[in-house]
Formats: sequence, structure tokens, C-alpha cells
Amino acid sequence: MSPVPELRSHLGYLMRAASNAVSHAFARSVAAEGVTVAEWAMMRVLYDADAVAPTVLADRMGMTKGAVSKLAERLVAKGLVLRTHDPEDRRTHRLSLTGRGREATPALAALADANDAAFFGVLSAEEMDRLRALLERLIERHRLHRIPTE
Amino acid sequence: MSPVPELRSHLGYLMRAASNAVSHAFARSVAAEGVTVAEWAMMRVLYDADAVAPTVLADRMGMTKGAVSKLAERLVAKGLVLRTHDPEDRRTHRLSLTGRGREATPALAALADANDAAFFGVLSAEEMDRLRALLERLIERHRLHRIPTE
DNA sequence: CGGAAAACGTTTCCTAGTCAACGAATCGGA
DNA sequence: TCCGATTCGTTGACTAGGAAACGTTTTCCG
Repeated sequence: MSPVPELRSHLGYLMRAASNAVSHAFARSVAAEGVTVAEWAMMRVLYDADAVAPTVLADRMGMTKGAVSKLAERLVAKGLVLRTHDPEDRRTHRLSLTGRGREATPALAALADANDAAFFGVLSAEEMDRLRALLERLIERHRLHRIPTE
Repeated sequence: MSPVPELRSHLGYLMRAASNAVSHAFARSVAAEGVTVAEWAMMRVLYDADAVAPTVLADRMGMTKGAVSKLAERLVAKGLVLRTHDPEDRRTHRLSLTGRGREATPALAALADANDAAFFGVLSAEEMDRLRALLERLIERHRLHRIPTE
């Protein structure tokens, strides 16, 4: 009967626990293809929007530019991403998928689908929709919150 | 119109994004008190169940014993946790909060409450309950799933 | 009761990300 | 037009955790 709330009572704690579990499972899954979760995320962004500046990627992926810099370097080393010059601004450059990177992406997407199905399959379709709506609202709100402070 | 599903369509991705945001905010909050999120979690477990073996903590916190070993070492160095011998088994030992650790815990719990309120306050009470129920089910299911494979 | 097997915590190596300092390039205002 | 302010990506210091190898201690069974 302590006045101090339990760990389990905090939504933040539950969120972290669930997220760790799902990400860890997914990490094992994509590791078989030789990439990490963050690498997959960057590849997926580049799959749609090629020739993206690192700063844009950082914003879109919710990471710092330092992290993007290192992540891109790993993908370049693996031959999945390449850097090209920006003719109009010599400070920056553009990141694109290589042919191999583009070819590998659909298979990784399939793994992501399978991981989602395995982890969230215990929920009904309606519950999954509700969860998705709740998460999207939280993310949306946080985005708005973050801009003025930084 | 690509056949490859978007990142945003994956619940795992949304979960990771939301979790990162809430944990990051909380990390900044508790950093003012000189501890990290994981350190707070261990302290909270020890607050209720004192004199706990590292293996038990690892299981209860969902971390590896290696991570617990390092985490405990940091807390010992900060004077918030102490190790005592287990008289019946010389392989193991017990972890407890020091007086200072015990005194500091309620304030950290208050920060956790405040962080929860700030982050999840955009949801209604009913939505928060639903989210909690969904997360608890996912965690529960994953626990059960993990045991037979290891 | 003795030796193989198991349990326990630590340590090493690795990946990963934040923060802050930095140097180069560009922009903007006087 | 020129110099301070800003923007851009990189780098280094640091925290954090997983995987696996390791040494110690205990357990279990023949």
C-alpha cells in the first residue's frame, strides 16, 4: 500500500515495454537480411522520395542529423545507398537508394508486415484500428509540441 | 501508388515512434534529478521489493542480466543502490535501495506521473484506459511467447 | 561422493543514438 | 559588397543495451 505509483501504472512504461518487444522481434527478423530496423526505415523513406537531403531525412525519421549521418554511412558501406552532390548547395548532398537497395526494399517490407501480423495479431481488426488511431494522435501531437521548443 | 506498404502503415513503426517520443521527454525530465529512465525503473522495482537478485530484476524489467549488471553498477556508484551478500549462495547477491535512493524515489515517481499527464493528456480518460488495456495485452502475450523459445 | 551440468553475475565486443563542438558554405543586412 | 549570423553535415565523447564467452559456485545424479 505505497503512495508511490507502480511502474505498470504509467502508460509511458507500458509503451516502452511493448515497443521494445516489437522492435526487438523485428530486429531479429531483418537481421537475417543483413540490415537493422533503422536502416530499413531509411530505405523505406528513400524508396518513395529519392534524392533526399540528410536534414529532411532526420526530420522525417525523428532522429538527429548526427544519427542520420552515421546511419547513411553504414548504408553506403553496404552498397544500399549512395550520396550525390547537390549542384546548388555545396554544404549538403542527396541520398538515394542504389539498385540493390531498391531491389531489397520490398522483401524487407514483407518482413515488416509479417512482424506486425505476428505481434499485433492477438488484437482484433477493430482493436488494431483503434490502436493505430491512438498512436497517430500521440505522434501528431508530439510533433506539434516539439517545434516551438527547438 | 507503390505496392510496398508505407512505414506509417506498420503498427510497429508507430509504436516505436510514440515510445521514443515519450521516453525521450521523460529522459529529459529525470535527467534533472541525475538519473536515467532505466535507473528510475530499477529503483521503482527495488522500492517495493527490496533485496532482489539481479536475475529477478532482469526478468522483471525485461532486460538481459548483462544490462542489469551495468545498470546496478551505475546506481551503486551514485550511492542510490547497494549490494549485499546472499548468505546461502555465493554466486549471487541482493540489490537494495540506499536511504538516499529510497528518499529520491517518490519525487521521480511524481515526474513519471507528470510526464504521463503531459504526453497522454491529449487523450480522454476512456481512451487512456483503452490504450492501457491494449498495451497490457500485447505485453502479456509477448511474455508468454518468449518463454518457450528461450 | 565425485564429476558433469546448470545457474549466476561479470566482462568484452558490438551496434546505436544523443548532444555538443566544429569547419565549411551560404545568406542577409548594413 | 562584405562580414556576422545561420545552416549543413561530420565527428567525438558519452550513455545504453544485446549477445556471447567466461569463471565461479551450486546442483544433481549416477
